[in-house]
Amino acid sequence: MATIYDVSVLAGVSLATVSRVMNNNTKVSDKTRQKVLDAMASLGYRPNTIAQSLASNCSNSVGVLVSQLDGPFYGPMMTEIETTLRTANKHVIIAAGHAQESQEKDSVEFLISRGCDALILDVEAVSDEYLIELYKGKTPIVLINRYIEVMKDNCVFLENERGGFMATDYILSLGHKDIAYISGPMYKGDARDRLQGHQRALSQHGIMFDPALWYEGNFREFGGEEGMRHLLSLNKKFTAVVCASDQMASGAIAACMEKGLKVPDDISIIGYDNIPFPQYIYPKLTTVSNPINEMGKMAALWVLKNIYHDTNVKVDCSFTPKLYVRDSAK
Amino acid sequence: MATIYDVSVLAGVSLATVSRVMNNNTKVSDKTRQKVLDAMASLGYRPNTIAQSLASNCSNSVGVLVSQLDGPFYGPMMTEIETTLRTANKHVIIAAGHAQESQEKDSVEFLISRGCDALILDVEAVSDEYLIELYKGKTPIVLINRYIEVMKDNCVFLENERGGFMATDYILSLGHKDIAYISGPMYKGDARDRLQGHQRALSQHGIMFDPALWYEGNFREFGGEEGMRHLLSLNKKFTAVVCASDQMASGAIAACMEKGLKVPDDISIIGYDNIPFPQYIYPKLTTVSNPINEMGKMAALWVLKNIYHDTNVKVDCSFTPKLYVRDSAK
DNA sequence: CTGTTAGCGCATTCAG
DNA sequence: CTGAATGCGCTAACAG
Repeated sequence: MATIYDVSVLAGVSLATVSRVMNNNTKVSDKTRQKVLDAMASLGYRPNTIAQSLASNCSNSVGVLVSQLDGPFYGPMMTEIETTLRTANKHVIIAAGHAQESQEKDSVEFLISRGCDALILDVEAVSDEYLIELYKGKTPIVLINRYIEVMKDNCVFLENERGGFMATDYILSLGHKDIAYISGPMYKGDARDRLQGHQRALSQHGIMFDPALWYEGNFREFGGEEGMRHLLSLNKKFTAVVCASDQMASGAIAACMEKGLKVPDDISIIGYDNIPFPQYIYPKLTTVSNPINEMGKMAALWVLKNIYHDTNVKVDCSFTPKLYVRDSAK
Repeated sequence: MATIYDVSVLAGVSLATVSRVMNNNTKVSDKTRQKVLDAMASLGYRPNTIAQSLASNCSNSVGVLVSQLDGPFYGPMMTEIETTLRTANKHVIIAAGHAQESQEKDSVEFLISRGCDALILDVEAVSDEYLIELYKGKTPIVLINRYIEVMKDNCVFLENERGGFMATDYILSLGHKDIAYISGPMYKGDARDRLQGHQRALSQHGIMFDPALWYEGNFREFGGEEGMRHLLSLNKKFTAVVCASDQMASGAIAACMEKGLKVPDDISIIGYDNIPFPQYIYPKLTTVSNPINEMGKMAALWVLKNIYHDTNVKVDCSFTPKLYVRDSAK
């Protein structure tokens, strides 16, 4: 592999000059520039990014930590992050935290020691305090899907309470009065916020929230299935179920089918997230959007702007959910 | 950030000794080792991996190139790759090729210039010749989901023809005679292989393959929907549809629902891939497995064994599909 | 077993 | 505008 030195020899210039044309910061005369370019071309020269990083103290790589790489959720987000960062010639180094505190911390350490210029974090197990500490550290971080007041400029988030409200509000507008709720796990902020929105919608319509009709799920299909079975076993009346995720809604629908209940004829169901797949579930899922992909993109843009000083970029870090009316509620 | 030098001073030893305890290759006396360890701890020392890479000419990072990061397909694969490599303290750098030749090539260049010690590639747009050229190059590569004879030791693949055979064979065993087929795009090897397996099963049962009952899809939901609509518009008799992917099968089921056709009562459908989601689709999808996650893991193990010389690992690169009988065919 | 000495490939002063 | 010199933090001979 040719080095900058080989190029300089072939071009008959100094090392520094070659470096200059690569980074075209300083002025180089067109003539010498061309000589260097020619030399690089004829040698098939490609800069050694490792050496660049060491010398410049900038790795051009950003670490991305998510809970999981699979599932309908993080894929689209990763796609946007990768695409956005790559057009700016930055590398994406990934790590998965698997929603476990120790693994999330390990991963952060890992990414920092890797010399990432910044970290994009979508973490759930780790405490606010830990993140604030990190925030004060040397490696800049952006949070996706999490809002912490003292570092709000580094947060990209969805207005979950509002989305929770919208979902239930829509169900109420359909005339339902007895509404069950399958939430995410309460240790997660977004699950709490969505539930809160649900409750606000209820009370705004003068309806009391009935804790018996609330099942704490896990955001996954299976949680929805379990939740629905549980609710059905209660022998309490309800005509609609609001689910805090599409995956749980899918599971809930499956559980209904299993019991011979028709959706939406016998029971209405609404999801949350608007992930791609449930559009192909029967019936098509009515839901509220969680534009996770756009949030990923925004986080990447944030990094481009604040770390790599790309001035052509503007970032707006608060996202508003949107209602998607399809066939699973009536 | 403390450097190896700071540690050496505090521990009262030389640079080299510190380096030795880090990489514990050469013998170091327990006493000095402990001194160094203490010094590292009290300084909160963390090695600069960039510098390590430059000096050792080993980046400890492996590049992973897939078509897409989202979808039900690559997520599980990435998860396994990341998990496997990370336990060995290797970094995963990702890139997406989006099934386009130029982007796939760009990504490969990108990953190579990043100094990856090896590349794991799941590419589709690029030619065999290109890959063989790459194979001869300096950076080792492993192929997932692709078999090229001359570099077969670097391939991790599924026996797609066999899976195609299994799916159709099962449908035939159910008594179906008139069977439609929605394939993947013919420029993809796995699509061709699956179709070939389908045809072999047919002919083995003395049934002629009817090209009119074949629709060339795109492996995605929408392709399945389109395909089913097309087949239905033909006014030709068929009682079962074999789909070359679960996503297309999902789309096909949706199209049936739309026309008021019941699956499996009016029409049987079988998929391919055994992705997680369709288990929650109604009816649950009968399918043939494509253990993409295991293949990802195997590719990672291959790298560990062949590049990082981990001897505790054994790799077996050929995977056999398996039939999963559920509810969508009878 | 441990210390000394060169680089790895490049960016970046500082002169000229 | 260009060249020479220095160092990023670490590994890897080579001595001792």
